[in-house]
Amino acid sequence: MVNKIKFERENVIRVAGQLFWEKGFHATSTRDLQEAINMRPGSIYSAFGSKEGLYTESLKDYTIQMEDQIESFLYNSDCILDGLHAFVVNTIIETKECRPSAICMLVKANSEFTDKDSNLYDLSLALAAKFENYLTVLFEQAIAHNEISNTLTAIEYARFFQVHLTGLRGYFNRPGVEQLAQQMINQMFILIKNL
Amino acid sequence: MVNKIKFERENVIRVAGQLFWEKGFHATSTRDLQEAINMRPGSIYSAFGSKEGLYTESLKDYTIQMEDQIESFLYNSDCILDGLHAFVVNTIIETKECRPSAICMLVKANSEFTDKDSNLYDLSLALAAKFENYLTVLFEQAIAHNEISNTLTAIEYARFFQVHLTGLRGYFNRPGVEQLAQQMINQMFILIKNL
DNA sequence: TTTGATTTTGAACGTATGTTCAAGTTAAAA
DNA sequence: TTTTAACTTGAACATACGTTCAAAATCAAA
Repeated sequence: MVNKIKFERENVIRVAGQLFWEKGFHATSTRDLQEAINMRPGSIYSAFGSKEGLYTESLKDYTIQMEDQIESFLYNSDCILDGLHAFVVNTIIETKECRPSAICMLVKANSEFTDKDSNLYDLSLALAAKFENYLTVLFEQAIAHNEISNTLTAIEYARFFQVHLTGLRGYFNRPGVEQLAQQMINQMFILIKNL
Repeated sequence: MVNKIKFERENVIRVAGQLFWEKGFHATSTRDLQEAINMRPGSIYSAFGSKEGLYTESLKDYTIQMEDQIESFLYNSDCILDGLHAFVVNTIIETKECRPSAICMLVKANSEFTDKDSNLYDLSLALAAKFENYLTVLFEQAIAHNEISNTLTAIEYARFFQVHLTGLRGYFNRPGVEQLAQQMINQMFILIKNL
């Protein structure tokens, strides 16, 4: 190698992702990005090909981060549902001051793109499916450990979880309703355990 | 009056709203709008002041339409929960081929705007609060008619309804999962009746 | 038929956008 | 020290954007 790449690719993707997550793809300009990640157009385009390329990497990274976060909460919990509960509380309540948006970046993506923006639309669907698979495996384990009944299949639990979490994250994407969140999250997990 | 306005204001707002609902505010250009509503820039700007002005009217109109639609389902149902059930089925399943998006335009707005776009951000919050009040009145009636228990207050039912519906509309904003929708909607209303 | 306030038209404006590329810089290898 | 391939820079490009405005068209009233 003749000259080392100066920027740290992972970190750049993460910072860009924060901007994209907050403002959305269309409302984020390449000049916003240049400033946020401290790179000039030529470097960005040689590294990522396009604004869309950088967004793609950011959205993939977001999904991985979210799964990593769940893994970390599971590691520190006695059972799967407690881990998921801690994750949800963290996502909705504890990160309130330090996140770009309460709403999941995947959900924002799925909301922003139509099948006209086909690449990004397809990507958002594929990553959502991947995340649902990930959750399904967790609920398979929860059923196997008798944490929840087998009235529903694992994938049905996963869907219920996703629907409810997405709804809550959307609902709490506004100021001044903090104290409601805790009880609505508790209600969510009471429901899951009684489905 | 010296010269009548040629366009029909309500219809223009509705058509513009369909475009905004599908593509979002930032991804809809004024030239897209010109073509969709068949008006030239000067007319649009004299009638609505700006792209933001037209969007504002469209989002207000969307909220009214949604409430009108619920009213119509309530009128044709024997009780409030059956009316809401019919509304949800219609929203998620029956209008599949003829709507700009499965996702509520209010939710899309709340997802798209940050407090930097302050006017539209505030508007989306205000309309969401208005809609929650509307739902709360309905659930007050449902409690009074003993359709549901008074374990929760009316506003808590309204919140649960909104969270669940938003989650479902997001979940079914993709192709090929039609037959799941019916059973998840049924589950939603079973839960409401047993809260 | 003429008037005149109002609405419609569409060319044009200034700016912001995504992207390109020639020139400059870097540092490992020769 | 020189070479050289890789990386970075930032001015510049073409286009798309939201918006304006002078001119043309419209039609109820005089």
